[in-house]
Amino acid sequence: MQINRIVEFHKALGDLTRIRIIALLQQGPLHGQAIAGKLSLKPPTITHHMAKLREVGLIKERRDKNTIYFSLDTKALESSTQAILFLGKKEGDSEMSVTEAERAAILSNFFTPEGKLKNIPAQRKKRLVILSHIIKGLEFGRIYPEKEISEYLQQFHPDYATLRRELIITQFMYRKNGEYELNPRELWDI
Amino acid sequence: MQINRIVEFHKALGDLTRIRIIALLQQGPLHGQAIAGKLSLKPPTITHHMAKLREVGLIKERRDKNTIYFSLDTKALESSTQAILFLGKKEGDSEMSVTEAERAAILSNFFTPEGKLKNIPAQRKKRLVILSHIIKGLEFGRIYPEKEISEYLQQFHPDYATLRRELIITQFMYRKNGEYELNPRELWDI
DNA sequence: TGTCTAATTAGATATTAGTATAATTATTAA
DNA sequence: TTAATAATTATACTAATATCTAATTAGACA
Repeated sequence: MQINRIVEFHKALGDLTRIRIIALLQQGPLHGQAIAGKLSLKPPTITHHMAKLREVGLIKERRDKNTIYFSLDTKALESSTQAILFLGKKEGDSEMSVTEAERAAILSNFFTPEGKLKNIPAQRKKRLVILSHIIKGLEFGRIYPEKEISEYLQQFHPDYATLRRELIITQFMYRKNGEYELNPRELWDI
Repeated sequence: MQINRIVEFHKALGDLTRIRIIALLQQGPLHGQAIAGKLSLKPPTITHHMAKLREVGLIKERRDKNTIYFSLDTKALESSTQAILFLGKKEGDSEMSVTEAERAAILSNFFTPEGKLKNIPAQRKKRLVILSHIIKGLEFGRIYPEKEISEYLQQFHPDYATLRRELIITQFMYRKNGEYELNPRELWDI
C-alpha cells in the first residue's frame, strides 16, 4: 500500500462524523436516511461522508428498491489500519546494491545515444535503473495530467502505457483521478 | 469519551507530511532539523507537526545538548491503530458470541413446535439467529425465482416480504433481476 | 557574562474540508 | 406516464489547518 493511500485512509477516519458512521455500521447495515436521522444530519451530508469512506474502500452497499444499505467492509478496515505499521521498513534494497558502474552500463545498454529507450528491460533491477533515470526530467510536487505524462514518456519509448504503469507499480509516482505526481523519494521501490 | 481520541489520532495521521515523518522515524530517531532537511521543510513546520503527533502520544523524545531526538512510540502506534476495530462492537451483539444454549433458547422462543415463526424479533442478534436457521432449507448455488423464495418464507411467517428483505440486508442472500441466491458464508453478516 | 545552536512561538496567508439548501437523478409504484 | 421516495450533485459558506517569515526561548560552553 502506498503512502498516499495511507494518508487518504487516515484522513477519512479523521472526522468525528465518519467515525460515528463507522461505529453505527459496526452494528449492522443501515441506509442513508437512517444514518442521517441517528446523527441528526442531512442526507447530502451523509452522501458526502459515504463517498469519502467509499473512496478508501471501507463501504459495501446493497440496493433494495430505492433504498441503499451501507455496510462496513471490516476486512478492509483491518488491513488498512495495519498498513502504517510497515511503512518505513525497507527490505532488501535492489537498487541500493547497484554500483555506479553497473548503473552506467545498464543505461548505456538500454538507451541509444539520442536518449531513446531501445526496449523495456524485463529484469526488475534494470527496470528500476531505467525508470529512476527517466523520472529525472520530472519535478517534485508538480501535478501532471495523464496526457502530459504520456507525451513525456513517449519521447523515450512508444509503449508509454507500460512505462506509465511501471512508474505506478514501483511507486515512483502516484496516480489519482487521472493525475500523476512524483512520490517522495523514501517511498520509491529502490 | 474515547471516540474523540480516535478521531484525533486519525486526524494526526491524515496528513502527508506527518506520515512521511513517521516513515522516517520508523527507521530510527532523528532531530528536528534533520527531519526538516529530509522533507525540504522549515523547522517551525516540523515543530508544528511534532506537536500534533505528540498530542496523540506517538512521539518519544530525548535531549542531547541542544538537540532533541524524536523517536516513534511504536507500541502506542500499534495500539492506537487497533482502537477503531472495536468501536461499535456491543458485547453479545453478533452471532459469533451466541452460545449453542442461547441459540437453542432463541429458536424455541420464536418458533412454534410446528416450525412457524411467532414473530420477527426486533433485536438484531435474535433476528440473525432466526434467519440463519430459516435458510438451512435452501441450497448453495441454486437460483431461486422470487415466487419460490416467497412461498418458502411464507411457511414460516405470513410477512414473507420482510423476511425476504432481511435476508438481503444481512447478506445471507443476493438478489438480481428478481432472482435470489444464497451468498457464500463468508459474506453473511454474522 | 555573551555567543552559538536548536527549537519554539507568534502572526499571516492560502488551501482544505464539513455542512447546509436547492435542484437533479434513479428507481419503484400506481 | 405520472407520482413518490431515496440518493446524489451543485454551490455557497464557514471553520480548520499547513506552511511560511520573523522574533523569541532554552541550553551549552568558552
